Amino acid sequence: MTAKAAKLPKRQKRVLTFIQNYMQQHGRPPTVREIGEGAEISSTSLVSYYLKRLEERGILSREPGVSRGIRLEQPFDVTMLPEDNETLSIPFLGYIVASEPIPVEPLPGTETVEVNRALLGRDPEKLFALKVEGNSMIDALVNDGDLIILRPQETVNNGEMAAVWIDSSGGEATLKKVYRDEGSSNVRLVPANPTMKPIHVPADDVQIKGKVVMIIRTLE
Amino acid sequence: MTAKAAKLPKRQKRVLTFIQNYMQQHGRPPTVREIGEGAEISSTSLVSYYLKRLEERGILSREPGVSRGIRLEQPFDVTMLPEDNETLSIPFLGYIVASEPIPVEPLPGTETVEVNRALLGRDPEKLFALKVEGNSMIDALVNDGDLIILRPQETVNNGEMAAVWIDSSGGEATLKKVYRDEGSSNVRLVPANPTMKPIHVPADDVQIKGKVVMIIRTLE
DNA sequence: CTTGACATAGAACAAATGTGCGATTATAAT
DNA sequence: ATTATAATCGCACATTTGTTCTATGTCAAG
Repeated sequence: MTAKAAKLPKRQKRVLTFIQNYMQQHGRPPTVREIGEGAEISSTSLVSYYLKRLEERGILSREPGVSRGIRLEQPFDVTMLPEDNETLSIPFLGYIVASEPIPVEPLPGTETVEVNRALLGRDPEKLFALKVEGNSMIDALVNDGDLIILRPQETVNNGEMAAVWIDSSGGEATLKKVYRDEGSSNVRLVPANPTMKPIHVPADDVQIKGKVVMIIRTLE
Repeated sequence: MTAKAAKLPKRQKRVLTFIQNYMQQHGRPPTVREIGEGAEISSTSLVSYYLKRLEERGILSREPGVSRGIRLEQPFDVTMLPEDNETLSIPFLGYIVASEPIPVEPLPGTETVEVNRALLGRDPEKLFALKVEGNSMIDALVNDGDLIILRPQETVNNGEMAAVWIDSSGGEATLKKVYRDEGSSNVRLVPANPTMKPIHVPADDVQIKGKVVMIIRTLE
């Protein structure tokens, strides 16, 4: 909240709060009479008087003679978007292939993919997307062409799936559930497919590039 | 089952587009007269007529006798997204489990899931969604909890993945690539995992409930 | 104590806005 | 060809909404 609202008289503050709440709830500004009712101000001329004061402070602007002609200025604008249907542009960094390093840096002119925010967890703005090339991720129940969404993380909790680069043997990218067992210097990498066996790799040879948060497979 | 905006008459579409743009630009809904001016409709009663039609379709709602008493319903809320990133509400019909019939009919009060239109192919308004319960779809590279989007179809082209109900042995639901081999009365059902073997089933025992068009796996 | 600025309030009025009626035309069904 | 329904339109009217006028109260400065 900016300095503009600092030391706002009680009644003006009530008017402003009412307008903000009304905007959120109704998707439109209130009328002068609605403000009077909601902020307990007995006359329309007094509401007008307060709106004029708030306009002078730059908190809102008015269009004379227009119904509901009140507009909150930033940062008082209230977004009309229902939050759960917003999508997010996630940078698409390239392809994940078993034999090549996993891309983690965006380049100029990076493509993006749109994903519904409702399907994502916290810090969605840090996510990036990779597309799977080849059948090497089959043991993760991930197919050639699948889109995976990741959060850049160098560690994950036991049992979480990550994009992992294994240094030994010339380097290999894989998607697996990662476990650091107590008392062991190895990392256990477990395929998502419960019918397949885990592998054990020295912890020093393993680089976690990101945690997998979503997999999208389009078949058309 | 159709998406709400399918086959909207040209003038209603103009009205809707005008309202959306006006909301974005002004932060409030337009008046009936502003809609008339902006969408080139000559009378207020005709604008009212179109608003009534749009309300009947569930695209918007109105408050009688209130100035600017128009509210766009989801998924027609004003969005900053370019048009090809619009989302579509797809009816979520329930769960697909190996041992139970595949749901294909929507019930009253059906939930929906939002999916980006850009990720879908043709006729997106016919699609429905199911969630996978259990590990029985692992051979399709589909995990417990995955969301699958399907188009209701009773036949698919060779090699396309479908939700299939097999009548024999008391009934079984499965997700497999379907092949009708020439000169054979059997259907060949091929797992998506290329390391696993196909099964052959008499064609009469197989009911295709829908073609799989997308699989979404959320890991958080 | 006086004065001026600001705050408060009711009510009337003008303008904006939504609704409904009646009429005409277009389209689809029989 | 007839009939029913949908689409189109102008206009009058009712209601909502914003503005203005006038009056009164409060508070700070001189």
